[in-house]
Amino acid sequence: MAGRRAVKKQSLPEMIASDLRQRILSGELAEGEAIRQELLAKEYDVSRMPVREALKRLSAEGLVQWENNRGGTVIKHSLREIGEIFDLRILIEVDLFRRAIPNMTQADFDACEKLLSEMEGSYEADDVSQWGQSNHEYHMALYAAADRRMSKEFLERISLHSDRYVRIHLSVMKQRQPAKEDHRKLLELAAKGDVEGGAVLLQKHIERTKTELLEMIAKQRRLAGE
Amino acid sequence: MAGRRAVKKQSLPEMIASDLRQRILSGELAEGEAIRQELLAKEYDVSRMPVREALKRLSAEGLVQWENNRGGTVIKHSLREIGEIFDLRILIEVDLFRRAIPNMTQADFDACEKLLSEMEGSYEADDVSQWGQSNHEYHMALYAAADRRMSKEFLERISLHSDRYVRIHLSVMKQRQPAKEDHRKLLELAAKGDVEGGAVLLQKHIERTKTELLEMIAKQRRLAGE
DNA sequence: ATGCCGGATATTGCATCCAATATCCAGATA
DNA sequence: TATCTGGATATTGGATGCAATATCCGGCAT
Repeated sequence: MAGRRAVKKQSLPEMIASDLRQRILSGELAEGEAIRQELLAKEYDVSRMPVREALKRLSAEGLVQWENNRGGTVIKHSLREIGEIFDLRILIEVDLFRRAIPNMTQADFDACEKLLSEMEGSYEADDVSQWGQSNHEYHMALYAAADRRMSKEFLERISLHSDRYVRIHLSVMKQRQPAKEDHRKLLELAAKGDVEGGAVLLQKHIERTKTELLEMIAKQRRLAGE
Repeated sequence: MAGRRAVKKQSLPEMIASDLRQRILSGELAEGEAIRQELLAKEYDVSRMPVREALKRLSAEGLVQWENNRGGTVIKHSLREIGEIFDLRILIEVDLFRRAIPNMTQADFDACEKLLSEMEGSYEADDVSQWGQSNHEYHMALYAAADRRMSKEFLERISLHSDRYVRIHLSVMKQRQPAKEDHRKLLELAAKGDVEGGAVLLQKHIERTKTELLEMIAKQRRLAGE
């Protein structure tokens, strides 16, 4: 029986993968950058084996591109692919939201409300790194009541990629007034049990994020002369 | 420049992962079965390292469940989860089919037709292992024209799981007359450019497969006393 | 100058070995 | 009998070292 304070022990590859994931999402490891196993091994003060496993793991997640005998590089998506990622999010998130709304209890609303405040708090505090995290958690909280393990697992995978690009342009993304309003309205519609209204708004919300983000990335890449 | 006959060199972990994937899909490695690294290493005549990497890879794909210091077991999904897998397929496949139909050229129709014949051929030949493969390939061929790399990648991942359960009950699944007719009709609708009709039929087709398969798995598990 | 060759260097791939952890089982204890 | 304990065994985790492969770079021919 697992004690109440049992700490689930993580293996080295797990811990290293988590850390590298954050470093990629935060942009510390830039698009296209080559990843040297030996270097990371020294940074984490371990041998190359656990680093290798962590990298292979991230490669399976699609964050790292792997080439035999040449090692890994941080993945870079085309604008097309980034668009597709958002389209996949729409398909899955709207489905989850539809299923969640009829099941939501007060506890769910409270949890969403809490995250919403956090997010609104980070607007003022200008806490850039926190907002991205809160935004993702808020979206997932909206779907918690759907009770769909597999869908959420796949959504986590997909969101990993979209979040990465959102975070890069975070200072702009979080300013968007309509998006802020969407977030609150989504919760209101859910509270009213308005499945159709919620589905429509969520689709529009993600669609708008997609359009605005793609524009910014396109501009940035043009400036970088690509 | 890569020669026309260049064989892309695979690493040991890749080759082993492919082989193990087939062994799991074919049912040779059964649900819940523990996987011993040393044993596999001997079978493939390599050390445990490449086997380890292959298993971690399959674990990232969701075919193998990994527990620290205890190794891997072949994953077993609940009926709920299997249902979800089919629901995800519906979301993504219908979206892909909608996008593909307007783009399909004669070459696409020919490719689908070829796979359809293969599949129909395997009905008579009673080639069980071939049918599962052809069925999957046929579905993917229907969406080839959609030109959506990410979506197809995710679909491959999801289908991996549904195909596994379809294959277990293959001898029954491939007999189903309505499904056979669906396959041909899908192609006809696509040829007519009937996006709505195609989308509706595809959804029904997958939905029916889901229902029938879930019944069979439920019955089988009841018999196994679970 | 440009392109090609070959050796030096950097890096990854994998086998082997030892340490850490889990599992099994016989004997002790209540 | 049921449960606990500790040590023997099985199994995984990770460090090290060597082989295989890729990359870099200077000299040579054109």
